[in-house]
Amino acid sequence: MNVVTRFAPSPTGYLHIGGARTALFNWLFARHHGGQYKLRIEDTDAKRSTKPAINAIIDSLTWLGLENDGETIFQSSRRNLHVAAAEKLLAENKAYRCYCSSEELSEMRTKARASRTTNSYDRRWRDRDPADHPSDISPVVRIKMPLGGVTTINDKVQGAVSVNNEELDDFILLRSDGTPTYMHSVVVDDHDMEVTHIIRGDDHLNNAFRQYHLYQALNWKPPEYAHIPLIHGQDGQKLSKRHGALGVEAYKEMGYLPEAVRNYLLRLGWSHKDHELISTKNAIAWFKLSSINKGPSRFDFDRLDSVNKHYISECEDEKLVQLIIEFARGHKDIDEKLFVERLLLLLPALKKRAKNLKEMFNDALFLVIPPAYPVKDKKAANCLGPDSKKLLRSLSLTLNEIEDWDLDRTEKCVRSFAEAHGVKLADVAKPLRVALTGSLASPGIFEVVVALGREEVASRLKNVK
RNA sequence: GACCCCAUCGUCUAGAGGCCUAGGACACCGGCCUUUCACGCCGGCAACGCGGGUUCAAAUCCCGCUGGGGUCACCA
Repeated sequence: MNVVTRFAPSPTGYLHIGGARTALFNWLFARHHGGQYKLRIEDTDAKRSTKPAINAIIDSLTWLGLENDGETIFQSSRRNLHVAAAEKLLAENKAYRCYCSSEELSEMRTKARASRTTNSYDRRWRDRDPADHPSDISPVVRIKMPLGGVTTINDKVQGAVSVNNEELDDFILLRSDGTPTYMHSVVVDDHDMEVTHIIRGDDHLNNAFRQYHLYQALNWKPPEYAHIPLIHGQDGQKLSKRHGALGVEAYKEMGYLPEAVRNYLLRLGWSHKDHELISTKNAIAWFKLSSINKGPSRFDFDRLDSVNKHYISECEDEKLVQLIIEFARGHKDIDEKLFVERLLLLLPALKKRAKNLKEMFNDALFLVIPPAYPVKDKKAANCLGPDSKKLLRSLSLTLNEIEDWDLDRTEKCVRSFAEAHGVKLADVAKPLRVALTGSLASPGIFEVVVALGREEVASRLKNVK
């Protein structure tokens, strides 16, 4: 099967998580069929489209690893083609000029609501003689939709969906200033781009019927449609900033890995048996439109975290370190070289505990920023009583005698030290942890000791206050 | 309001009439491990929205209700 899909965001803001999933599904479907995945920026609305938004969207897509095939197409550059298509319909009497004022239209809308119908425009210019048009109004161009009958779309996700044609209004193709509307441009562009499958949010399901008839009028073959359910917030309401409707770049900043975001998004509304952690290779091999659920799903950060944890644990150390030190930018007091050096040593221990890169960064910060005294956390500060300090001073001397500074020897050294002093390991480990990290919660104490190095440990023990 | 869509544990989901005493994952709770927080391991709680059909048999098919969502722009 020859497959061409597209993702067509409008650049009025960042790429939100729902859009990212739509892009992912389009990308996956194209890859699965060895087809093409294209990107089209729907910047028809010059007033609301912005350059920064375009860049943000493309950056996010790149970060997610969803590279498009071929050139990115800008809808605005195709304006003359849209206009030409509308004029063709006008010439064929499949479209007409409508001279209604905005007052008339809003009046019709109010009336329609009151009379319990969907269709608000009453088609008053459809068959009226264009000769008696008012001179002070520049017309819009509207399509002539069928007046009776039923339209059925066999949606790949939703199944057969039918609507009475009387519900469909004569929508606008060209605005009064001559610019094409979205409803019109999409059809022309999708046709010219030879798009075979339109996969998009089901907020477009109703539009599909209108677009379908535009294809008919233009004598073009309509594409296959797949309307995927929307993503809701954790409370089941529409996604808002509070629960996940952030730009994709916000997820990057929170420390999520792109492969984790992709995996999480993939499993939101789509599944393959009981598989949860799915490699890109398998995702491509397994992706089917028929496996997409019909109902909306909720965004769940706990779930994202757990997926992210997995990909962090799988990530190569060198790569991880590079990603983590990005969070160090802006911290002037961090010696990056030293940080990387120590981070690499601590990474195995760090990997086990963090949900995201930012957390890893924060957990590792003590590597280059020694504890500040007095220690803020009360419980931690309490671990540095007179007895403990004495113990630490003594420990410092013992540690210094170690020949090879590695995990095994430092552990043995501390353990036998505790034994020799007749105290529990915890009685030594706790103060040591606070002295080295400034906190009661840290990676394993021996990992910490090794990562900091002999000199730094000695220095921090000396500086305990 | 009209039209369209949807409905399995708290959440994401498996389930295509008998394999369902409804499976997995996340979260949650308990235990083990333990130098802290974690990780890991073991165990637990927890769902077919309701009412009618169809059928020998229904989470699965049909109808109604209820609930949720979407769309009704010279936005996309």
